[in-house]
Amino acid sequence: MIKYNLKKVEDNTNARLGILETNYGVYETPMFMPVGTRASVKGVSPYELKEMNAGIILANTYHLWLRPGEDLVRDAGGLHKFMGWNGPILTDSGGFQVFSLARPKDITEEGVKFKSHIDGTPLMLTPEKSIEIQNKLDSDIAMSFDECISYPAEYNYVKDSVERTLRWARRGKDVFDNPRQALFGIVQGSDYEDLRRHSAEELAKMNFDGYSIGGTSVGEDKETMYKMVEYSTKYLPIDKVRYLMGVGDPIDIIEGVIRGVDIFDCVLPTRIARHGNAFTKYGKINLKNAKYKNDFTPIDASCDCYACKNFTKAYIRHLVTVDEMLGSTLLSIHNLRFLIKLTEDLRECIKNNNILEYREEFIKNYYGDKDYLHKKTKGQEEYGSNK
RNA sequence: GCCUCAAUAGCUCAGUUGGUUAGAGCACUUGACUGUUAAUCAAGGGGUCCUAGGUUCAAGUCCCAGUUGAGGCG
Repeated sequence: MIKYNLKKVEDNTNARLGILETNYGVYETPMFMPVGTRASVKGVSPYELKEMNAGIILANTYHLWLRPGEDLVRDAGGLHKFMGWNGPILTDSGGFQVFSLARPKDITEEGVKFKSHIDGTPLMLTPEKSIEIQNKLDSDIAMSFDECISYPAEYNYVKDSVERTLRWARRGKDVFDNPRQALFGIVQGSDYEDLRRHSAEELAKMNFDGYSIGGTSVGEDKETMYKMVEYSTKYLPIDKVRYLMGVGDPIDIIEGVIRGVDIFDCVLPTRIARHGNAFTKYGKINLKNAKYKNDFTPIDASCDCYACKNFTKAYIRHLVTVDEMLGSTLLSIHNLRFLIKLTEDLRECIKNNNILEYREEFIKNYYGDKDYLHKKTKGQEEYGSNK
């Protein structure tokens, strides 16, 4: 089970400071969850996750269902024991794979037909099956099985999809049976306020342990995404925790918190790390760039992570260039710590009622005068710091 | 000394019976990445086709000489 206590709402915004009690400790929100899809945060050990002050980490139902299989994880004593993580774990339901792997015609009332991305085996995931797998995985927080709708989407399609996702949420809740576990419902509705509202209000009636906001960062621009978030948090119960799924661009975390989001997760910090990039106070940088060849300063002088305290850009650039896996690890540690530290800062801001000033300062440093609001959340637009 | 083979991008190499602006991989220079199908993907720069003659409407391609390298025979 989990228990959420709302401690404070910031004076000037909807930013919330909260306490989340879990089976594996008590954590303050807003918080950021590192993603470990296949029961591993890529390139980063549980020891390192603890050191960077990570709280909940995320794993994926679909991936663990395929390999190694939920029965094996159960036989190992559950996901925590299996992966050596004694902190809380949230499992995604496989809903995102509806977006990334399934075709529209594979989605039916019953569930979603997939072809395994590994060997093409035909598969069927249903709300009941997703919950059953998550029960066996024994995560602390389970997600309802939902359809993550692509963008843009026709109103009528979204309306039907939202209704179906609500029915799926009900079905999942009906078979949900793990007293140790919490279950979240997921708000959908694309960028239509009335559908987001309907989705949120209907889920609230079902009394979930927390509420997720899904269907964002799927190709809309940032302004649209922020509206989607607003249209969701506005209609959710204030005494339950809110989780904005898949969002982890630093500015998006700030904007999400301002709109009343408590939890975030994202593959961005670890993925861009493996691709040689790092978040810094002054924007995202690409360590592969030649200008860092002789740069013997840390990635971010203001960062307290293991990578920044012990290594230089020149060294990490070298590791990335010669494809040494330590490079990916150090960058992953840095990027994860960067986002975790960001949420720690935001918590202080909520206490001090100065989150708007913090946002202004952050944007000034991170983007300078670049236009980022119209950048697509999945696209080829660019605003890099080297233009 | 003679014979054979080779020489094309920084590297390793494709390049048709001679026929548009000579290509690839790697390397290099950049960019992208948001509930992971992603240690991935995309773009760009880079050429005295060893040198000098010749044949031809046209030569990286054919001929001649040379240079360098590898191998073989004396």
